[in-house]
Amino acid sequence: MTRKSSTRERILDAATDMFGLRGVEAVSLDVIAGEVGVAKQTLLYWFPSKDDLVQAVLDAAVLELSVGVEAAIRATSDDPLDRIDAVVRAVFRPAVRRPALLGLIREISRLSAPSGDRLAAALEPLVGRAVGYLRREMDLGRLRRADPRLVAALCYATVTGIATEPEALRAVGWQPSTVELRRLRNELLAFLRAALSPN
Amino acid sequence: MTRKSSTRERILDAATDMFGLRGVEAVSLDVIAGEVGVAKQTLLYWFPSKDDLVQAVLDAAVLELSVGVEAAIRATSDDPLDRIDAVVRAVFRPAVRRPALLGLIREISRLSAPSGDRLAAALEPLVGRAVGYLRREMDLGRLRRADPRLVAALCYATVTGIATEPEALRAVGWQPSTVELRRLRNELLAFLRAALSPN
DNA sequence: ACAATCGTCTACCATGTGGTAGAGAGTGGT
DNA sequence: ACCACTCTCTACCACATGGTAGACGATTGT
Repeated sequence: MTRKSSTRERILDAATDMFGLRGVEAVSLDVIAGEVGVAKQTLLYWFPSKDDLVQAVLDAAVLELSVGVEAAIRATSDDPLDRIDAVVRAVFRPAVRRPALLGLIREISRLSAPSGDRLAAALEPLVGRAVGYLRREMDLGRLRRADPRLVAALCYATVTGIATEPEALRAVGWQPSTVELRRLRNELLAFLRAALSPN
Repeated sequence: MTRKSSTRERILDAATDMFGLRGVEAVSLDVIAGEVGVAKQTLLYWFPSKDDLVQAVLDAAVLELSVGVEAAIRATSDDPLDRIDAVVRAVFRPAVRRPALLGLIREISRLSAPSGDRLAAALEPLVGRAVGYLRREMDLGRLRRADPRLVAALCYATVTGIATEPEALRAVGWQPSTVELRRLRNELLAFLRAALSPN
């Protein structure tokens, strides 16, 4: 079993990276198969069509992200800024290990309706809880008063934008390295903290 | 002359929208030609290859954005938060009229090296000036102290992210309309103001 | 031992892609 | 009248793409 399904896993991994990095339409089954080192037909054996592969990739990505986020939420203190810190770190960690992950999520708007809707549906509970949480904390005066829905969207836009656009960072003279990456994440956290703090 | 080049303009317009919305690789010359109502060869007459068309589209987009931004900078007061306000509005205005514009810029990371480098080079002076400006204002204590390069990237990520991902906004129950759009822009401005204000 | 199933492969195919060749209609200059 | 030029078109082409058909060896249950 473990041996058997490893091909499937490797296909899924390669597809995640390439779809997230270059876009779904820009990546052909042939190049994925080539990357994995397998015939295209093997790929079509595990995923009967490209759409199936895309679905599987999206499902896996959503699962990976949401599991990490849920764990981060449960593990932190009550203070909303600390909690947001933890969530950002939870999103940043897999996104750094695999830059394509958030890029994939960002592909939603390019996908045809069925895939996009399904992805949106998968993320919906996470989003709903986040919005509710933001609203409560605003009511308690522990976050800056604002429209919680739009604040959620703004945080999302900032985090995914910064995590998925290495080119934008290179344009300001940034270069990837462990220490620089930590600096980036810390700047991002400070930015969000300042944007969300009450008063 | 005006009549003659209108075909070229219409091709450029359609290509801008479709490239920005769905991605360069996902849009074929045939569908662009179909959209414009012209034969594919006409398109290849004005732009000898798809790459040429992409280049022209990018050049036009960069020009449109940078002209707007420059004008906004010159027209506002000295206060940095006001100035950032003006820039965001300058970016938001064309982006609303044509949602694909910023999406196009975001395509950089997906383009092959030559196109990407050229786009980066075209944006470089704008970026350099922005970073220098942020640094000076931080030194004057009129902006929150931080790495100006990363702050520039963060602002960029926030603005383009929010302007190019209608799906993310729909996910939080947002729906486009003039009044909602203004609310969105105002929340974005408040968000950035809070993130950048000193102290 | 043997049939069935699984996983991978080679050989094709229909379609869509970017791009070439060149014809033809219109316009303006001489 | 003729030429040169601009603009758009029809007719192709080579190639890559997503997908089908089916052969072949290895495992497995009985």
